[in-house]
Amino acid sequence: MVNSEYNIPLCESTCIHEDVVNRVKKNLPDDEILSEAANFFKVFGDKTRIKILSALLDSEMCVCDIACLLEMSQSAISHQLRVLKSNNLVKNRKEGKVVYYSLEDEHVKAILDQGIVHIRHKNRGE
Amino acid sequence: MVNSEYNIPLCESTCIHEDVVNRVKKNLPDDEILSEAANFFKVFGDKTRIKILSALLDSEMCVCDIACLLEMSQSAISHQLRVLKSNNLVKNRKEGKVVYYSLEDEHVKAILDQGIVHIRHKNRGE
DNA sequence: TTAATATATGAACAATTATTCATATGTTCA
DNA sequence: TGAACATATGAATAATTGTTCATATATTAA
Repeated sequence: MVNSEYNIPLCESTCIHEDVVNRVKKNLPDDEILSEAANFFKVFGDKTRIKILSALLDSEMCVCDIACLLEMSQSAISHQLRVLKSNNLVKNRKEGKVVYYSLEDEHVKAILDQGIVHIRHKNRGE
Repeated sequence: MVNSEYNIPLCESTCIHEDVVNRVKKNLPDDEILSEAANFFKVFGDKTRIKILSALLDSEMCVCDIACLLEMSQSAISHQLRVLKSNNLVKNRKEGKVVYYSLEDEHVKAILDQGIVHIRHKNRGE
């Protein structure tokens, strides 16, 4: 097991296929990109947020209407909208006291749909 | 605020636009589906798992090689592979002591790609 | 200006999840 | 059979994340 010090990670466990590990390592996207991708998916990985996004797929809504729809507190919804907004999944516009949220773009819809398609596909297979 | 007891949720906060809430409520996919979708995305919402999936995009790998590649413990990887497998994102085959993991299907690749595209798109916009 | 209302937010708490540690299982080879 | 090795797994711990609670900000209307 020749681990030349600079390009191969030292690892607790033995690498069985050093060649494979090296090749894959070379092709793997930047750590930074993969982290961002994980964080991006994480935003979709919450029931409350998925529900909010699904609702906004239908029409823009204000905070208290979303709270009403999901039977959750205004505060909880507001916190989650913040997460969605800071990840560029929703945008908002203010009209007096009322803040209306809507989906940022069609891309969000595409991803949501893909998730739902996968579920349906999986459920059919069982 | 006329909340007829049976088709409108009682909610802490006032609904400003009852009509919108009702319409959206009608169109919203089943709670069950949305939960499953959230759980599905949750699986992608972890750096370690995203890295494993990205690696497997390149070629099938055994557990210890993945551990080596990610510089993580064999146990941590094994636990995460279990999560991926129980969500039908990877499959495995056994060859003697060694267990090789690979992506379950092309669908996984499509979703991963979509995440990366979104990141790139977002980063370009900033 | 004051009261009422819609939303936002910090901090505490509750819940969930990832990793570690110790060890079990199953396979190969001597 | 026993030693070595690859992987799996239960339980404990560490880390992260969602919700609540109290309260702040901002707007409207009286």
